[in-house]
Amino acid sequence: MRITNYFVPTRKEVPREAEIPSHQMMLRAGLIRQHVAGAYSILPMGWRILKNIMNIVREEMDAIGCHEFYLPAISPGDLWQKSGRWKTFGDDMFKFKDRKGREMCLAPTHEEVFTEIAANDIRSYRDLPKMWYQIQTKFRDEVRPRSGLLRVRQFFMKDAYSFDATMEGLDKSYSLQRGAYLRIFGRAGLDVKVVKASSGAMGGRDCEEFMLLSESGDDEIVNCSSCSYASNQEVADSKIEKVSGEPGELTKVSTPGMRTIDEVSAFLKIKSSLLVKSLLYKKDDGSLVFVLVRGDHQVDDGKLEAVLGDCMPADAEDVKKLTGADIGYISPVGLKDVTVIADPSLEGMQGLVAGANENEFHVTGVDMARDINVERFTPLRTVEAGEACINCGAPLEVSRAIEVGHIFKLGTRYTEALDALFLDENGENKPIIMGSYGIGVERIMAGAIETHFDGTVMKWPKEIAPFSVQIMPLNVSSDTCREAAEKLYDTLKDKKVEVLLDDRDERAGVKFKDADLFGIPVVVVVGDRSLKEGVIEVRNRADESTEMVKVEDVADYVLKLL
RNA sequence: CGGGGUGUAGCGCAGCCCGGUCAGCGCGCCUGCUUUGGGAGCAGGAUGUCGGAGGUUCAAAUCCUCUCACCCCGACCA
Repeated sequence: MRITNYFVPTRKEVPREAEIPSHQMMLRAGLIRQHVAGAYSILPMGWRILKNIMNIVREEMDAIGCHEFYLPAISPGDLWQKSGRWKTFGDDMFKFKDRKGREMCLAPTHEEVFTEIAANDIRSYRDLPKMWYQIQTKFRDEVRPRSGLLRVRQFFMKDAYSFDATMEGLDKSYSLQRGAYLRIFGRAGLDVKVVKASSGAMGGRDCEEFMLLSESGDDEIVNCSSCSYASNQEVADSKIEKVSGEPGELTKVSTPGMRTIDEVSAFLKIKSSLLVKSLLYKKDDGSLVFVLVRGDHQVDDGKLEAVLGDCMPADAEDVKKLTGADIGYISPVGLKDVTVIADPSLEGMQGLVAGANENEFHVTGVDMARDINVERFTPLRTVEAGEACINCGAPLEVSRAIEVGHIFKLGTRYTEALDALFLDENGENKPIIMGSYGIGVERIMAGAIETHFDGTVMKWPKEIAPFSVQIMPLNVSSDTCREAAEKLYDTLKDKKVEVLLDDRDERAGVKFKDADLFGIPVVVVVGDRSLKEGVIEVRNRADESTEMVKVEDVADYVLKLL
């Protein structure tokens, strides 16, 4: 490819809207352009990268016997009504009516559609197992698109689905997919961690996420510094030393103006870990739930949602109506008919301090078992770095990460809803057991940049690099320089090497700077200075090593590097 | 949706507080000459409804009201 004939609009300056490295780099290197929030054009060089990623995905899917489909992006509303997701996806789905007034949507994922195919054409256990996938555009009207290609409203997803007759079959399909995922991310140059996660809107039981550690990610993962424990914060747990106070009677104490944990603990001169943090949440159905964690802990929204479903902090009015007091003085102590869930760190504790449900007062001597009727103890607190691993006790690490893949053991949630049944060996009708497996294609590209770009220089992993070799004649006005470059270009092209020739009439500096952005693994610098010595400079991007190679040997030398 | 920020030439920005030679700078772009190993030099040139709509005023990029878009922080997810 000749740059003069190509379209790679590079920028010297960082566009105002881009904050994270991958977003800045993609705009500067001319890989993408934005149109509205969360929708980007992929320019030719960016498209080459994405296609490379898709090719890896296809090879690895095909290799495990997973077969490629292509499903429509538009989908009828009633299909989603049947699965219940018309409501649960809600405004995250782009919905519209066709000319006849029928409810339609742009599919945000394809469980329903693939399941419908299975429902219609899979009859017998003899038809199972099956694994199907597609690489297709997904549409999600994200509340807040952001971070370049990391969170967008239209993106490529590789979504795969497995259909099995038995749970053992599902386990097998799942582990085939899991293995393929690890190979895909490895080939794309991403060092991912596999973590336990919450299945959220997808439903089903077990699921794991493939996480790329990066400050630009908006997930938080917890992993053990010693054993293999790794989990998304939203389902993470840790071993915590229990703290109990002196057992005693419930005693009302005056705490004028002391609303926060810090204020109360300072005023009463007790450790904040002996306070009960009582928060009132309102669920989607309007019911109120007390959520309790230790005073020195934070409630984790992800965990809360995994337990309660969609919920919000109750407003001041609800709080007052239920407890008779204002926020800062409430707790479930002495209240009847309230639902309470609590973090395990509070289980069995005594001598605690909680709100008295009367303004300006707290109670001391609280005994969890005696004074509070807890419906369920379940991890609700945010795990902090340094806490002890739940498995081995070693210190935990907490890091930001980008979710690049997510795999689910769905079970029969969709197949039951959509009547995807099969006849087993005994002639019995049973729902097919399903798994679903997603990869964000653009996120692999963005993720690769996040890990292989230092703000100036990009180093694409070989398998996804837009080109294998870049040839850089430093001065195209010089016949010797231009001709040497052209000759090498033709030779490499004949050998089917993907090569980019920077044949622009630009100064060397401009070309070097752009080459740093392009990040092509091998850069051949052709200049009169070295040609005089009969050599050409070959740079290996991976380690920034350079070699002066005799003109007649350059082509072979480059081929060996690939 | 709540909180914060930004909209002025293709890109990056100054000007706004304190209305009036404020339509400006750098880069890029076009023409010519020179230059050619890390974002060249000289000379000349083109480009703006100052995000939009109302209003205040003799006068608005500048003050007021409304609105739109984009970005960042939170709830959602590949």
